[in-house]
Amino acid sequence: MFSKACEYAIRASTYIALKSLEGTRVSLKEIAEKIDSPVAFTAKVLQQLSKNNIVDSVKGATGGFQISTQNISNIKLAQIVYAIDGNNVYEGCGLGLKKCNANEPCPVHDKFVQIRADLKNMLENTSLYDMTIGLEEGLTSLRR
Amino acid sequence: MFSKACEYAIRASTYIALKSLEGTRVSLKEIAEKIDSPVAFTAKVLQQLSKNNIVDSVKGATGGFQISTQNISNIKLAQIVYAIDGNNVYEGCGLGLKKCNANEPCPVHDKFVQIRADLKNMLENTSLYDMTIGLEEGLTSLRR
DNA sequence: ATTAAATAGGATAAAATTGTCCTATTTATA
DNA sequence: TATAAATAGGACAATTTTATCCTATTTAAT
Repeated sequence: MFSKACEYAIRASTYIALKSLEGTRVSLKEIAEKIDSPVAFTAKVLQQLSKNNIVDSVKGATGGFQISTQNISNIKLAQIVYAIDGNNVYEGCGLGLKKCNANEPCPVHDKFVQIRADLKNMLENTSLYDMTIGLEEGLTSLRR
Repeated sequence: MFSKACEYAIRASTYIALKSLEGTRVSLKEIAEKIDSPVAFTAKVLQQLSKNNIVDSVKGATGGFQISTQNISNIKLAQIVYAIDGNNVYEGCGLGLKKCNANEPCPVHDKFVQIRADLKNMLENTSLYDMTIGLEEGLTSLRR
């Protein structure tokens, strides 16, 4: 459904949000460990997220990544997915047609529209804060 | 959502079904033209579909691909997707975790379960015959 | 000032997916 | 029987995605 890069992006952002709520900034190394992702590749993903103002990066010793409390509540998964994978998940035709819309639909257009709408709705209504609920108590996990 | 191979598989199967309903067998060349796909790559996909008994292939002059009337009604999109892309679409974790289930879920497990169930349900309830409805009259399209 | 720890980013490599090419085989038909 | 048209399938090539490596830059702390 999402690219690997996007999966890492969501998991990394969620972990950064979790630690930011505790008031601590986290390093790339720690993030990659905690979400079980390749370090250097995760660095690229975090660069993208930083450029898209989804995470804040601080350079230098004691630097790392963080997200403001306000943004933890405001940033939705949809923004992260869009920043990494673009709008293909939302708009692309299920059968790969370039031109597929209500006027000239593929045979499953209407059915895909519904499913994509549900997905979009979910992504637009799930904040990073929502993602962190349950993580502390170990009810949910970002690795394995 | 699906691989290119799977998109071609669904479009090709649908076109073959359409022509089989008219009582004619179709060649690889014609299929690729009508669904606007790369010929040689489509050949590989059709080989897979043939091995999985989704389409029947006939070798030699006047040969080609066809689907029995019975199978046009019975074969669902789910079988095609499974034959080409495996069960990842149905079972894979939305965030890419290898182990993600009700016991040890990722933060969006429940939400993804719902969306995937809807997708699965749609794929399991859409037959190739369903796919052909509207194609003849030009209400739907398999190319562009 | 030096050092060490951190992100930024360019270059490159590996892997997976997508796509092409060529030959073998099959089979209807002239 | 020879030919032409079709699928089967192996080998290879191109592209995209994923991943790694190395150097530059920034910055806190000694």
